[in-house]
Amino acid sequence: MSLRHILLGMLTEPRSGYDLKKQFNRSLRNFWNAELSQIYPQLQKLEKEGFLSSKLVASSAGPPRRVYRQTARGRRELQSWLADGPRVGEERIAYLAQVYFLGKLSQPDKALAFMQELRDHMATWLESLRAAEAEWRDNDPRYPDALPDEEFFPQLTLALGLKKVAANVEWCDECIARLVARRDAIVADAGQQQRR
Amino acid sequence: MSLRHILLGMLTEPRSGYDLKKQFNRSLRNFWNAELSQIYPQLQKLEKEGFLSSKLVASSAGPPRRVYRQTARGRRELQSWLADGPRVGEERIAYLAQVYFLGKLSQPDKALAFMQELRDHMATWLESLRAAEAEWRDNDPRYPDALPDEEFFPQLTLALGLKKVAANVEWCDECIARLVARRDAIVADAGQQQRR
DNA sequence: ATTCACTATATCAACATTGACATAGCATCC
DNA sequence: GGATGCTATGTCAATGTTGATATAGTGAAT
Repeated sequence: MSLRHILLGMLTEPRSGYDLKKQFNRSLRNFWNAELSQIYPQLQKLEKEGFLSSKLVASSAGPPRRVYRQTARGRRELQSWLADGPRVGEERIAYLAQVYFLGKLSQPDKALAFMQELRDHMATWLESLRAAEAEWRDNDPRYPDALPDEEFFPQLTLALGLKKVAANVEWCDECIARLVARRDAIVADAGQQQRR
Repeated sequence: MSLRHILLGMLTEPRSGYDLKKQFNRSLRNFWNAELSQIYPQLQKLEKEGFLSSKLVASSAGPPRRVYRQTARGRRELQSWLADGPRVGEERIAYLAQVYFLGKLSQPDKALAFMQELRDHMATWLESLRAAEAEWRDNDPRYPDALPDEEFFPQLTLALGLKKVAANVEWCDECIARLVARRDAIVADAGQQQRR
């Protein structure tokens, strides 16, 4: 499990659970998501284990914020996660599992509709990544290669996101074209059958 | 949750838990993995819920096989999972989470080593995908567009796998180059500092 | 004989995750 | 005054997942 290490990584700067959720939505979303109902208990657990410390801070709006930060032990734990090397082969992409089984649909047209819906999602996602990049570029002259480490490495993940999501859109288009060609081939075939 | 639906999808043909694990290792691995310790209990549960039926079949080697297959109810459940539309935004890519935090490493050279190790993984993976595709192409003249549905849709996921993993290798190379340039810039900077 | 590799099933405790629910302050608009 | 929306924290039961462990048969090599 990676969530504990992700939280540890985010908490080199002090943040509340709510702050962390916002960061998931903003930038980590592209490769990981976590709900508040996961974040709060996990933070409590990490504190009990001595990887985090917390204090209550009055909030300008709403109840007081519990702000966490990494302890020395937490820092060591994070280092060892990174030193273990890349965790490859644990990917989970639910929509690809769905595509894999699209041939089992009773109504074949639904497969085409599915791929079109997927294409829309991907195109929207790509747009939002491009907008995020443009905004970052416009607001920081150091973008991308003179950024400090804490922003340089997140930028690398954004760069891959752009590549991958663009590849997804391309692929969806190809799939749709191939599906249409197959459908037309079946229709033509049926026509031939009739003419006999 | 997707595992139950993935198993349901695989069980339009009768298979044992062990068979299913082999199929995960062979082709689903690229977007989902499951251990035997997940598969066996999940199959039992799906049977209890009426989505699967099973029977014992003598095995040529080892203990008797418990072979499962979809019931009519299981087929309907699979349809409704696919009809719900693509599940986007649930991706999990642990190695990207690691890259995101690579700037927190105490020894910056380790980030470069990490990216090089990641590149090696991705290059190996790409090779294995290319080999899988070549073998498929050589052994089935219908490859890729005349394949029957049960193989055509898995082929689509293979096609995306090839694109994505290739994009990953490219990206790793770019990251490595950018990291080397940063390191050199820091060294040059330190030299300037000294000369003053 | 025994070790290894593979087939094959299964359980268990610990841990992680989901989705629904509960609470509450502050600000703004109608 | 009431509705809406945002900040903010949390619990809970149900479910899913991991990693270790146990069992057992076959076949081939050492």
